[in-house]
Amino acid sequence: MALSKGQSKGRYRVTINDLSRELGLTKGTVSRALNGYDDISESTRTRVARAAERMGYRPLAQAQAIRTGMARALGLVLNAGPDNTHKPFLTDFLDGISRAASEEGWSLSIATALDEQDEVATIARLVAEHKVDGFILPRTRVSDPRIDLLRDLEVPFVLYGRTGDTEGCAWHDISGEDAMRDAVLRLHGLGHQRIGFVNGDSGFNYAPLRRDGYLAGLAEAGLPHDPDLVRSGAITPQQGMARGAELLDLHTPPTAIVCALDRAALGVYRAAEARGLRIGRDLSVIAYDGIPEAATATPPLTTFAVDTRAAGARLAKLLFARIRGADLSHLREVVPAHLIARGSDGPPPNTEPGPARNTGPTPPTQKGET
Amino acid sequence: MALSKGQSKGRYRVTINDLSRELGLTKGTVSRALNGYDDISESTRTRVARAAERMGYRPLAQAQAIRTGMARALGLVLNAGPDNTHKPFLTDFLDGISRAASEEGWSLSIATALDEQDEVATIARLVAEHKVDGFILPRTRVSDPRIDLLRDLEVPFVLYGRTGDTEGCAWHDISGEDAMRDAVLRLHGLGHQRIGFVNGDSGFNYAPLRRDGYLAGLAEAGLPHDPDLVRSGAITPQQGMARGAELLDLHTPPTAIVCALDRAALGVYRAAEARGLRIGRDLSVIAYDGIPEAATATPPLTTFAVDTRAAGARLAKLLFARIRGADLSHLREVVPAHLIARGSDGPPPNTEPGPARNTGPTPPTQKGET
DNA sequence: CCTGTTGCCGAAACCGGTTTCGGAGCCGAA
DNA sequence: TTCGGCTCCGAAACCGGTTTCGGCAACAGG
Repeated sequence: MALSKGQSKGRYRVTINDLSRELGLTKGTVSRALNGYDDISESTRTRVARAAERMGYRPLAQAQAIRTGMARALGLVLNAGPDNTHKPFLTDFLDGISRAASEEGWSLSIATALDEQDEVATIARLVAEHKVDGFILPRTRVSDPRIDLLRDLEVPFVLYGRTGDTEGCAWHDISGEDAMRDAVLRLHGLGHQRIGFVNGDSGFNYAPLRRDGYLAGLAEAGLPHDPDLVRSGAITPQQGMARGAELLDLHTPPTAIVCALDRAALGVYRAAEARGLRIGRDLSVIAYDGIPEAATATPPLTTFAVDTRAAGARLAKLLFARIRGADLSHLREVVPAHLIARGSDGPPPNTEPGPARNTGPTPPTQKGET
Repeated sequence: MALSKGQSKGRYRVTINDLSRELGLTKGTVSRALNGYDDISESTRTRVARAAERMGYRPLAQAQAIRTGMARALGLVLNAGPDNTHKPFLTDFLDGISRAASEEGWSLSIATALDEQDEVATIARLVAEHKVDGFILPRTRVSDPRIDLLRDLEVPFVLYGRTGDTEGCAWHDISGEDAMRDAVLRLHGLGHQRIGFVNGDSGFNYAPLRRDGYLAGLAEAGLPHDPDLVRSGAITPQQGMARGAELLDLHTPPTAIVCALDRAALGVYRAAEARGLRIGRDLSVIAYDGIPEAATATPPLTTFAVDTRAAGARLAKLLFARIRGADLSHLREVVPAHLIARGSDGPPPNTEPGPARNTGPTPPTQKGET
């Protein structure tokens, strides 16, 4: 025969048959009692529930799956392409999801893909094999083939991020646009008049949103929009350094730069250092993400942090609701990032150190740092 | 009733009944033909296989599971405790595993735990629920309760790393001890006489091994072992900075420091900078891991890199073999890390730049950097 | 008192596979 | 020719659940 048994005898499982024997009921009755059918008397229901609890009965997910068609598993397809190697918060994200999942007795099944096409193929495979009942889609793009596929297959899914065509979509997202706007306003409040912006990968949905937030901040502050001050495509420190260099080498360079990503900001640090500029004094920087390196950079980076673990937990809960047919309007939420004020922003250099000064090591507004 | 259907009709699955109907055979026969039973004629076997291929038949894993007891899933329990938030290579690792798993039609089920006790409980739960057929255990400790549990439950598992009591254990590991020894020898070859060592968390199995490697290197180089030059417990840059500071503040400080972890080395960088020492000139540093930040540090860090993706793939394959009952002696392997020579090591400062000099940017011995 | 509901549970089919068992054919040997 | 053994497949039980269907008893209404 093909694969030998591997009959790790493990511990004895109590099955629904054990329960029914013990209770003197048929297993059909036990099943209905446990699943809340309304043709079971209240007394029987509690008797069954109590016995199940006492005997430690846990239904076998795959046995239920073959009849109900539900695997009781959440799916997550990670893009393991060359640029995504470094996902700072992946563990937290997974923890948020898996914890919420196991609270409901579900499991988390993950797969990886190397590119967009592979991602779609992997999702299709998981659906065809009935391995999962729904998907969490991270890193949404403005136009996202994964969404098209799942919409077409009528398989439940939730987005970590928003997307272009919102039909049939549930999501949880962090308001990057508000963060960018607040960053601009904060810098303007410190006295900055020329504020640059270094955006991330425009293929992802967050990029135009954050750009809009930056522009909204300019408008609200009454500052002009100078296209020269806006760069994009920086998702690594290297790219951030390049874009930062472009800005700093302008005829009239900005005195502050807002970055859509912490990693890009760390690159801007290097570009500034190479030009003899001290971050927080000669150049202010505010970014977004809250990666650990931001806290230990010199100076520590002021950034809008996102709670990735909480996002994972919320996404799992939204997906459960979606699978159970909840109304989409209740399954769309955008929460704010929270500012961690540190030492990378201050008044512009030409301001004499007098009145409206945001002093050196700004006290943290939110949670403390390491 | 409890949870409504969620009957995402998805695509129609071809079942074994479809196959048997099409072929005019009973489903039992089809099943045996597909699973390589020897009471099926060769002609029938190929006829069935061809039809299965043509019709795109994929057996439903959970249906097989309820009879065979095998879920066709690998389990991975991640420790999401506060110190493990930043796992640089997690995506690669997951990719290696999941790719190898899906090659065999298996899936990867992951769960998280917050501490050691939670880890054990989570594993026990997954076993009790028959969610997975075996485990990959990363970050092995010298004495590891996870191993005790799985050994007791007779559930297959493989270690990423080695452990104290090797009975019943299969593993794949990187030879950190060889790397540390080679680091010492390389530094000695450059002329260093006082070489410090900053180890990681001694609870993990790698720590004593790497320490042994460091000592072996000293012995092989004919250098004395000065206990003052050995520190441990540095797994973050902060801790690395502290341990590095201790070494640099010695009466006769080392001219080179070997670090068990790249992250600790980045802390040593800061300790050196704070004392006006230039890395690669005044102080040489060699570390281990190959995290991305090492390549972009100033100067780029010479380090022994490990291919985490390949490790994940190997571990999955070993686990398959283990589940199928392969002999343990074939399931224990240790592979070398590979040196990426960069700019953080050079001859000791008091050496006049003459003969045996390892010049500035050392040409990479192995793979190139970013 | 008879009848029609209703509440509640047993019986059995079902889901998609795997595995055991038995026997129908065909073969060669006695 | 008969018998034994082997090859190969059908039939049916089985895994652990879910779901449909039908019917018995208790109860209410007329």
